[in-house]
Amino acid sequence: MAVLPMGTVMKLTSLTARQIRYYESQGLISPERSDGNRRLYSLNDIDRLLEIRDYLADGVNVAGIKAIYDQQQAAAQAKRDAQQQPLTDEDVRRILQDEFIRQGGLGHPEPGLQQRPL
DNA sequence: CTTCTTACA
DNA sequence: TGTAAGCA
Repeated sequence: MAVLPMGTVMKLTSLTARQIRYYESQGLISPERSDGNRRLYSLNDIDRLLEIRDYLADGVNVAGIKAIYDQQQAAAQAKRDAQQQPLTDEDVRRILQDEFIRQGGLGHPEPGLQQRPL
């Protein structure tokens, strides 16, 4: 997935090699390495760099961008965990209660709609 | 010739 | 960040 060398990335992102390497040192990107220890960037790295460039232009510092990506990573991880975890009794209880209320069991008597007797 | 690391301004 | 030095 990674094939682009520094020179290409520089042109594609309008960033200097110095900046690109610095963002990497700050954990914003993780390009692969290949032959003589040369960085190989993927298309995802390019997208990320463009995003970083825009954030910077909007006044967000590197630390801030780092925080954003860390949070997104945490959120994605939490979602994965949730999807692999079977529904707990608590989840089932909440779902059934929400469904009960939605069908008009209690609360919101929508104007014009007749309540369905249970 | 291109990229890399390290170090100084 | 820019730039220079010395390698690979």
